[in-house]
Formats: sequence, structure tokens, C-alpha cells
Amino acid sequence: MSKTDHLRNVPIFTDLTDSDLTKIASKMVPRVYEKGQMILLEESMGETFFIITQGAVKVTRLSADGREVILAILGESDFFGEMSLLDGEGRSANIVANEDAKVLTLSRNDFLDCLESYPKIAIALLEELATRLRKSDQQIESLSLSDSEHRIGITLIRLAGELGTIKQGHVTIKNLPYQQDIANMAGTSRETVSRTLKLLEDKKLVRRENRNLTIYNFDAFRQAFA
Amino acid sequence: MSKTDHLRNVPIFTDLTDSDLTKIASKMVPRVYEKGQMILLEESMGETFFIITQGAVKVTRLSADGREVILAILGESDFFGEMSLLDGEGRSANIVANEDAKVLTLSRNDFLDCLESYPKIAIALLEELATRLRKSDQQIESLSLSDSEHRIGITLIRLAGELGTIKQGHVTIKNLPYQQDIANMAGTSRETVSRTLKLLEDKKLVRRENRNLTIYNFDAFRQAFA
DNA sequence: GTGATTCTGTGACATTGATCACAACTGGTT
DNA sequence: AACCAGTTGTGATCAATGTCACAGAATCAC
Repeated sequence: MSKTDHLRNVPIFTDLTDSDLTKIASKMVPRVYEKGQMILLEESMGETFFIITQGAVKVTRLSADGREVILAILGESDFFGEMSLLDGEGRSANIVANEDAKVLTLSRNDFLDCLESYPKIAIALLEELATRLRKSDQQIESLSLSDSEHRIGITLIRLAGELGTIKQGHVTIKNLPYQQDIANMAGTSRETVSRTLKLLEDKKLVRRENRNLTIYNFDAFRQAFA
Repeated sequence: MSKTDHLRNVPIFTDLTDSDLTKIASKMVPRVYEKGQMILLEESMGETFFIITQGAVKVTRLSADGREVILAILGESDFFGEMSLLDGEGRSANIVANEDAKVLTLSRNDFLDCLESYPKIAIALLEELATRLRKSDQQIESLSLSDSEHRIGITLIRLAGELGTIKQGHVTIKNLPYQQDIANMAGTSRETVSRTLKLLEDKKLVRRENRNLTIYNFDAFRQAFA
């Protein structure tokens, strides 16, 4: 798949003509990372915009004593790095390749040029940031008000949205992340995730086999937890 | 103060010329709310953009059983309502006047027109959303990793930023919100806030008198909690 | 000023869920 | 097959903090 083809799938570029896409694509530089590799480090100045063309990355923050919060897991056609470019502050999160990943990068100036020259990109980006803010707000709510079982349920819903495939009403998350990662997304401990997944299985809400997890009735599940 | 003067103070309009400001101001309609009044209701479709010219509002989400999370407290020159306009989703939060408040409103169409006609507004708005997203991420981190004392400390820092006045190194928050509201911002209980404020006072980190709270050494305080 | 209402302080108690410790499993490697 | 590192399951323990209950303060309304 060509660079241009990749760009076409990215929400913020969908409104552009092919020739505009090609122009932008020509400025983008591909890079490759292996699983576990750090892509962006907290505290460093962000100077690059990234689009994921293959694989997945996790966006994290680390506490002083080394514990980790996972803010998001991003996959193909998702992008990151825009925050520092927009408000000029240093990076506030780390990005790590969660599996082998390929990305396209755009320099600060080229990115800002795009925004100036294509107002549609700016507006689409606003849309995307609004959506992210909405998700963050939900996350804050659930961390504030829900117990660990609900938080884990909500985390599974998030994962289903990002990594799941639907098949006649039930959603399967292939290659479920490690329990430690789920814990870091849900703001709880690894052991609690282990116990809760078992509980959900006992309640016949989900089934696990190998590294896959299936939510039997996704709508009911959402109803129960969100 | 005229409408135009108010607009000039709003970050997303600062780059505009006076004549542009006047043009926008002419489309804005003022409204007044009294303390406690609901300005926007969750679930309803957002169709208006608001700028606060006087007073303060709180942005909340409510759980099924009536508990409340306060996502933000907004004051003069802050704005809200833009999220639904941008991504077309229904409202995800409630807005309540926290004290008597005056606002200027802009209709959906006029707002979107502004974005199209003044790319600078779009870019400034991107900046603002990036900043908010950053704050949300911090909030998620602290809810996930910090104990109640730290979360309350961080909440006081947020409040200081929004409502505080600096005076030779120490910051005073006049008219400290009720403990219940602080609890709803910090994701803890009212009683814990009461005990923790006392603890911070015992540690000589803050002083309380009447409804004001002073943080003696703001930098040190931030160091200790953020 | 008096009463009513709303906020705050504080003890007692119950509970959630973190932590520790270790066993069992899994998947890859030699 | 035997090993090993990385995951997961599970019991025991315990501290943090939510909840309940009520008293004392502050504020508001008349």
C-alpha cells in the first residue's frame, strides 16, 4: 500500500483530494519500530507528527516510582504527537511500540503548514480532539465513581472498540493485552484483573480461550458497565 | 465592558482584528443565569457555543445513582459548548452556574462559519483543546496512581490556577468551593476532604480562614503533589 | 435575632482492593 | 524433552478510605 493510500484512511485527511494527499505524502518520512521500543519520551520536546500505518502503540504516563498508566492504545490509521505541536508544551506522555510498528512522520513545520493551507484538516482535527476529550472525560468519571469490576468492564469495552471484531452480536478481542496492561488502563492491580476476568467468565458475560476474549452480548455488556 | 472587549480576552479570539471581533460580537447573544441554574443538560443536543463574561460554571457528569464528578470549573473568558458542535455527538456533560453568571452565546452555524472564515480561530481552538486534553491526562494519572491526599493536593493546585490570586509566593483561593465539590473533583469523599484539609493545615502547608485557603509556598506545594 | 438550612468536623466501623507470596501454566528455545 | 522467562491464578493479610451517624459552625431567610 502506498503512502497516499495510508493517508486516505486517516480521518483527518479524508476530505482532501488525491493530489493534495500526494503532496502531503511526499513530505512524510516512514519509520519502523520494534515491539517494546520507545518512540517518544516524556519531557522531550515534541517536534514530530506520527501516523501509524501498521502495528500498535501505547500512550502512557509514568509516576515517579515507576508505575504506569496507559492512556490509550492506538492502532492503524491513528495518529499521535499533535499535542506538543499544537500548544508548544513539552510532551506529557510516552509512546511505546506495543508490537512491531510502522509509522509515517511529518515535521513540525510541514504539519503546521498543512493546518494553515487546508482548513479542512484543522476542522477534522478539532473533531478528533473533541472525541478524545470526550473519552478522557468518561475515563475520569469511571475512575472517580466506579468500582474495579466496572472499571475493568469499561476497559474491555474500550479495547473492543480499538481491537475488536464484531460477529453476530458478540465481539472478540483477539490477542487480549496482558493483564498488567489492562490493570494499567483500568487503574487497578494485576491481581484484581485476574480475579475479575474470572468473575465475568463465571457470570457468563465473556469467554476466554487462548489469548482471545469474547464478549457474548456486547450491547448488554455496555448497558451493564457504561 | 462591551461585547467586543469581552471577546478580546478570550484566547481563541486574540489574533483577530478589531473589525473582525466586532463582526463576531454582533452575532453573539447575551444570557444570564443565576447560581445553581442548569445551563446545559447531559443528553440534550448541543447547539450553542458559550463564552463566560462574568461568574463561573461547573462542568459535571452524573452517575446513574446521582453521584457527581466535577470535570472542571470555568470562569471569566473561558468558553464551553464547543465539543458537541465539533464532533456532532450529544452533550456528554452538564453545565451548572456555580455563581450568578453572564455569558455570550453563538449559534452552531455562526460558530462553524467562524472556524471556516478565520483559520486562526481554528488553530487557537486546537491549542486550547490540546491543553485541556493534557489536563485530562494528568487527572487520569492522578486518579489512577495517587492516594487521596495527593489527589486533593492536586485539586487545590487546579483550583489555585483557576480561582487563585498570587501574592509574594503564596496563593490564596478566595471563596474555596465546598468540601463536597472538592471531593467531586478529587474523586474522593467529603469526609476525606475534611480530614485531609486539616492534615495539610497541621503540616503548615496551607492556612484557612473564613472561606479562603492560602497555600504558603506554591512552588513547594506543586513540587510535593504534582 | 431566631430558627432553619446547609456546611464542616470527627469517631466508629465495614469494605474494597492493594500487596505479598508462591504455585501453576504457557510458549518459545536449545 | 527440559528449561526458562514471562504470564496468570489464588490465598492471606492489611491499610486506606468509603460510609454512617451525629454534633458543632456557619450562613441564610424572615
